[in-house]
Amino acid sequence: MADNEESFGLQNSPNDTDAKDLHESKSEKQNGNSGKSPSSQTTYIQQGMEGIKVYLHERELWMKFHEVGTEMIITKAGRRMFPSFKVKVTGLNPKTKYILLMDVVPADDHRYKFADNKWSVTGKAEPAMPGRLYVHPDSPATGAHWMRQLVSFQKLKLTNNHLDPFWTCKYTIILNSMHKYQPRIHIVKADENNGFGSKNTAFCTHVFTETAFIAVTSYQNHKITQLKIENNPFAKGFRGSDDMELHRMSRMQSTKEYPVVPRSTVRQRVGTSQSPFSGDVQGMPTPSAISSQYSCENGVTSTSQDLLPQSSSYPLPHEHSQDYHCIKRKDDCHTGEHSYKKAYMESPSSEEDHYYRPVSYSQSLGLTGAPYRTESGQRQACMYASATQANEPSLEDISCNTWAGVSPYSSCSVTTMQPMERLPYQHFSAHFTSGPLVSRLSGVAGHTSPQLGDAHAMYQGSMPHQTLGRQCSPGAGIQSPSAASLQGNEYLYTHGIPRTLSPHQYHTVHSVSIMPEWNEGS
DNA sequence: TCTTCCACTTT
DNA sequence: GAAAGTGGAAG
Repeated sequence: MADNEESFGLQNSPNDTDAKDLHESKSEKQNGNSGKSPSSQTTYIQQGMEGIKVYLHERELWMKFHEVGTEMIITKAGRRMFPSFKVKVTGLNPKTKYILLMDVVPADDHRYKFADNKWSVTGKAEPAMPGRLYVHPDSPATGAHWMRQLVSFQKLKLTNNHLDPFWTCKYTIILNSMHKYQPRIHIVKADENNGFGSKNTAFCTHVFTETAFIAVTSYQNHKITQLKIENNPFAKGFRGSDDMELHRMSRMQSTKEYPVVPRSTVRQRVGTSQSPFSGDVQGMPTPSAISSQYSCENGVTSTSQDLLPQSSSYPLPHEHSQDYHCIKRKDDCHTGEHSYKKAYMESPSSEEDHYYRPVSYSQSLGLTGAPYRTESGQRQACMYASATQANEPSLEDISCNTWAGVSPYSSCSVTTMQPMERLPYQHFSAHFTSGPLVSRLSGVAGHTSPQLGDAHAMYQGSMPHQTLGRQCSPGAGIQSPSAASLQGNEYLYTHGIPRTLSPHQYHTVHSVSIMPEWNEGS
């Protein structure tokens, strides 16, 4: 695990010490937790989630980026992730309906800087934006549907626009530049019998540590730029074939005065620089072939916790994929009505190539835990997990609390969540965290299947002060904030500004409880 | 650091 | 042909 963190290039960072400490603490905690892990305490009810495995598509490509220190551009308008997040899911009940969601949570509570060709910690992370869930447009859909082809989240966009009053962006997740994040995939049973939104809602979370990235407004590491150009079809124009360069140069020279430097030249120069993350070494750990599963516990001891260092270390697991299992939450959540609109349908899964490698190892990550620990992380975590922690368990908890890390293939186990204690953060919870999820999910579930596209929306968790949930696309999603407001708990504000979302844009959110555990203490 | 515009590409 | 996704460069 440490490796992972290291891999991220923190190596020489001033905070290394902290990071190490964190790791250690994490390990300790984990150990400790393992003993008492809630999970163990938790009753795990297998509801058919345990056999679910998720394989990251193009994992090798992800690993290339991970070894260097993956960076994802965030823009005001929203930028897609590359490599795109696609997974192959197996082990689902062909006839049961599931909702697939993706979210991006803080990997730790640090702010990074790229200097001397490497990433280092430069301070404490800014408050995380409320988490937003990206519900796959096909949701809810049968297990047969999800397993038929790759499930693609490529339309998801990353933005640094916290305001976006118009919620113009569809499928966007709000992130802070120079912060590290960890994408996660959640599979929620939407079966009627599962009582979506009910305490028994079963879900599992899968984390592929190799997909962790640092959000940036412009690439910092030239190696990453090179990898993007070499692998992203839309960046072909920047590839350096001689012909292309000549053509470009001629164009530029004819049209512009400034000197043109062949891309190849630039690239070479860049390439020589060392990767900040230097991966290997510190940074990105190679996945070990171990896979571990964690079962969720009550919200409190979520797997993540167990896995994660509590302190601030990076939550991210280093291992490739981890699974968290969750369980059922108790929910208190309410569901609200959610209207999920489908902004549009994406091609859901669809990747032509179904190549997926199972991750061979998975470590437990603290991913979940870690991220949440920080405030921001917690907040986000809250989205999902909160409920669990809170006294009232909520579905949402799902997320966090309950997950356990699993192997790459992650499998899920279902457990029942127990109520957790509320944390200070909790306020968030109210907003979305889990609530949104749940509620949204419920909404989705409710909709039912027929419409696959409908479901997809984004949920957000809200922060105490900020809001987050927005839905970008006009029809798309769901917003949690709104939900919160709907609930009456709180109104979400973004930057102090109350959001008034159009009803249809928002979905109700349920109050969520936040997971305590993420917090430091946990 | 971030935003905007540009030329280029894929869809 | 239009729309949208790319990284680079300038500001």
